[in-house]
Amino acid sequence: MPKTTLGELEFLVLLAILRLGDSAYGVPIAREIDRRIGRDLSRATIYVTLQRMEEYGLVCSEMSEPRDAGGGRARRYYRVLDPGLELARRSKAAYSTMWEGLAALEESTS
Amino acid sequence: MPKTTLGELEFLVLLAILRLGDSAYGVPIAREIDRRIGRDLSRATIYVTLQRMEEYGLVCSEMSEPRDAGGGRARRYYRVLDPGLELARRSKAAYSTMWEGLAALEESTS
DNA sequence: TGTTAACGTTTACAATGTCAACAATGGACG
DNA sequence: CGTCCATTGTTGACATTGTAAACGTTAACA
Repeated sequence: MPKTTLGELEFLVLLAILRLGDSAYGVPIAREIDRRIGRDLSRATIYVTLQRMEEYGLVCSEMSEPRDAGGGRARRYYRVLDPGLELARRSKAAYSTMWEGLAALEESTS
Repeated sequence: MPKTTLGELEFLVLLAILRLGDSAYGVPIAREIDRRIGRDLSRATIYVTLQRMEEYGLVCSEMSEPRDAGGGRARRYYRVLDPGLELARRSKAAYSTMWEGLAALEESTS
């Protein structure tokens, strides 16, 4: 049975990959999520989520050539596949539809 | 440690309660989610989620007087509390921020 | 050669999502 | 009355997703 919904974190990670385009690998994905919405997740969290999404066919990955300026391990770059994109669209539509017109969410008290 | 994020379903249920206002109990909550976004969840799913959210202090509930037109068991009505509202606002802001400006999500291929 | 920096992977567990099956309550109706 | 039906809530159990500590890999550079 194929996936029909995205978990909360899955959605965020997918969006981060889309934002990053060509430079989407673990570290920048985590950084993007932290920068944008202040959610500081461990690398492991990101990687495990990426691995699962790859199993589901939502994204695919490719190792970079081991040689990167400054040394360090090879990077695993991710791209969003069509099923992933479709699910992301549906999630966005679902949330938008559910909060559409809800005045209670407009302002913040904090 | 208080909750800082909402799960995907928790968020949807919270939004449904806000939409329903005074008439927010299990059955209409499930119906609202199904009507709006085509997600058909069992009553049990909704109730368990509501119970957990009540434990976290995100919502509160009150049983209706047992007498309702047409018989049946008493209803448990829900309201969203301040912490729940605050979290809902944050979730909305987080998703919006993450998908803001992403052209890939504008149109659907299906 | 061993330290350090930048990555990825494994393992394990906590939190959330999900439903089948069951229980409660009262109306209809013979 | 007792049985069936409609409406709602609850329990118990399990699948999926969220999360990080600890560990492995690679290469520059002291």
